[in-house]
Amino acid sequence: MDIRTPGELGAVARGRRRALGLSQVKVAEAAGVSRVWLAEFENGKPTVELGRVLAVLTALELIVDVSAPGEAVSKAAPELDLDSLMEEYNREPHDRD
Amino acid sequence: MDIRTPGELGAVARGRRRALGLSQVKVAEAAGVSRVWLAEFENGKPTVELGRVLAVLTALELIVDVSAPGEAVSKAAPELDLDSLMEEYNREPHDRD
DNA sequence: CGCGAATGCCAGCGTACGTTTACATTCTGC
DNA sequence: GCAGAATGTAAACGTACGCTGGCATTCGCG
Repeated sequence: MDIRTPGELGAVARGRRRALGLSQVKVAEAAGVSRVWLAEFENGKPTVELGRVLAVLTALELIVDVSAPGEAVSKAAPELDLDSLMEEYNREPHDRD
Repeated sequence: MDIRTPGELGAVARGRRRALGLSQVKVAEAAGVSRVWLAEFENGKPTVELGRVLAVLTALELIVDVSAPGEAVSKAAPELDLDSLMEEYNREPHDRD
């Protein structure tokens, strides 16, 4: 999912956490943030600090990808051409809208 | 490119800005942030606020994508073992700390 | 070279972020 | 319906984020 606002990112993090069956307390401890902060982040607070956000996303094993329009996503290896990448991509069960 | 640290994100933003031939002043004005802040962000300051970060990325027409690995694909080097975390979570009687 | 733009960096200041603690509310399972 | 966890909020407080202004340094081009 492409992210445009803090609210969207928080929603994705919350969905991922719930999908993993984890509580805010567990994730907060794992990511090194307070439970209050995590709740605010999940609720879309725009002023949360980037480092903590990435810490939480990493703890949730969420992959953040940034690219310009028309660029490949998640270029694992420079030698890998986009066609193979897309084949692999389409082969995976990408549920979770 | 997949992002794991504020430094990486700042580097991507800087590269994109350069690719677009824009100065820090122009991008800062477009995104509604100060030039000092933009410089710090590009240099990997971890405490920058998420909302401003997304504003800059949007101004640079950078697409942020967040997704979870489909299955238990190659877990590169997760900083947190979620399996054992969930085990511990389900096993523990959840005592108050 | 030399000039100007671009960027890095410092000081000072107002403001609010993040933390802990506490309580209220919602959501579970029994 | 109840007990308990899970989550939402709020107050109080230390800290530093982000802003403006200024100046130093580097970069780019004539």
